[in-house]
Amino acid sequence: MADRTGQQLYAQAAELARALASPHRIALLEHVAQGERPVERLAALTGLSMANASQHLQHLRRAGLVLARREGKNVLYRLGEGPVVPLLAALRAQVAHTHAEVMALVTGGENGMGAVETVSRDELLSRLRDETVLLLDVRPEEEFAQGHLPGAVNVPLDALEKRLAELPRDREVIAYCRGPYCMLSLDAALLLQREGLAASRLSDGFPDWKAAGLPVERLN
Amino acid sequence: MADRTGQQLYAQAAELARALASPHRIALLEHVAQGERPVERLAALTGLSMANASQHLQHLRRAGLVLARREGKNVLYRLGEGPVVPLLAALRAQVAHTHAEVMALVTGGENGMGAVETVSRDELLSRLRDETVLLLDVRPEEEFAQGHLPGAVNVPLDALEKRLAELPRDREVIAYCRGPYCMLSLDAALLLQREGLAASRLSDGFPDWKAAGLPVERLN
DNA sequence: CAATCAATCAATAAAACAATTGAATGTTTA
DNA sequence: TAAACATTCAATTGTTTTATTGATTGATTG
Repeated sequence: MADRTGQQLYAQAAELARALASPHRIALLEHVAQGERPVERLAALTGLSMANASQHLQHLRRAGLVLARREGKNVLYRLGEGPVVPLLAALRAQVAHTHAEVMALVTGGENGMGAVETVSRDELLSRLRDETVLLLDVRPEEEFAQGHLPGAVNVPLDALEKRLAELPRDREVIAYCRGPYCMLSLDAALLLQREGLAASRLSDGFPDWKAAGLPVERLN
Repeated sequence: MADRTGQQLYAQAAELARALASPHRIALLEHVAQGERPVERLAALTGLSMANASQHLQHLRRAGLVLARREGKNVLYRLGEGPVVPLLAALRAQVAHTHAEVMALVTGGENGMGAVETVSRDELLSRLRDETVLLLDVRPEEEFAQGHLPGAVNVPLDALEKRLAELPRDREVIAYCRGPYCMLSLDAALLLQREGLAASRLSDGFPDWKAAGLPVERLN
C-alpha cells in the first residue's frame, strides 16, 4: 500500500515533466508568465500556428501549469496556481549548471566587450534604497503597462539607442526584462556600456519578482 | 541574435524536462538520490529489466541529472552536480499543489486513524535542541549506514513493530525516510500512533536534508 | 440573422520513444 | 586464459507525440 502511493506520485511528476518537455511549450509558458495573453498573440510570439499553439496551451492547461478564461472572443491564458515560477526557475538553474557555456555568454564573458554584471534581487533592493541607481525596464511598453517593478523607468530595447539622452549619466543603470531566459536586458546593458554608462542587469525578471510577492506597480 | 539564445535555452530546458518525463526515470532518480547504487539494484528497486534500467539511467546521464563511475564490475550511479534535488522538490511541490487529494492522503486526512502531522526542517532543528523529541530513521539499515541525520536512531519500518520497546514513551517521535515521495515515515507514524505514542513525520527526507548542506552522520 | 473572427476539435502522416531480445564489452575470479 | 558477471549496445516492434490541414464551435459585429 505504501508503495502504490509512491508509484502514483512518480507518474504524476512524470506527467508534469512531460508537459514541460517541449521547447515550444516552455516558450509559451515563459510568455504566459509575463501576464495574460490571448492565444493569437502567444502564437505570434512563438512563431507557431494558431492550432498548434492552442494544442500546446491545452497540454499545459491539463497539467495545471496555465489557466484559461474567456473574454469576448479571445481566450486569455495566464499562469497556473501552483509554484510554477519556482519550477521554471529550478529548471533554468539546472540548465545553467550543466550548460555552463550559456551562463558565460549571459554574463558577457570573453567576447571583447566588457562583461555584464548580474545583480541579485536582494542586492537590487538594498541598492535602490540609496537612490544611486536607475532601474530600467527594457520590455515593450505594453508589458510594462501591465506591471513593473516600483520606480522603474520604461525604455523598450528597440527605442533605447534613440532615447539615450533621457538617462542620467551620474547613476548606475540596472536593467531588467522578462527573466533569466530573456536577453533584452543583457543587450540593453551591453549597449549602455558601449555608450559609456555604468550598466548591469537583474539576474531574473519581472515574473520572478512578482512571484516572490514583492510589490508591483501598474499604469492605471 | 538576442532571440536565438532564448530559443537555445528553451530547447535545453525542454530536453531536461524530457529526461524527467517518465515515471521510471523519476523513480530511478529518487532511488539514486538516496546514495550511490549499482544498476542491478536500481533495476530491482524499480522493477525494471537490466537493459531497460540501463537505458533510462543513460538518458538521465545525458541530461546531467546523474553521474556514473565504475567500481569493479559494477557501475555506480549517483546524483548529478547541479541543483537536482531542488528541481525534484519543485516538481513535487507543483504536483502536490495540483493534486491536492494526494496531499490529503499523505497528511492522514479523514481515514479514521488520527492525522499525521508534518514537521518542517526548521521546526525539527529547533525541536531537536530541547531534546524532547526522538528522531527516528525508518529506512533500511543499509541506507542509514550510508548517511543519516545527526542523532537519529535507526529502526527500519519492517522491524518497527517488533522493536517498539526500544522507543522511549516520554518523548515525541519524529520519523523521516527518503523524502516526500516516500511513505515509510508515514506508515511508521501511523503505527506509532496506534501504539499510543506521539508521532509525526518530517516533511521531506534525507536527500533534501543533505542537499540543504546540513550536517550528515555516517556509520564508521 | 448572416458574416466575421478567435479558438478548438478531428484526422492524418511523419517523427520520437519505450520495452524486449540477443549480442558485445569490460572486469573480476577460477 | 577461460568462465562468470554486470553493464551496455544494436536492432526490432508497438506505442505516443507532433505539426498540419480543414471543419466546427462560440462570441461579436454589421
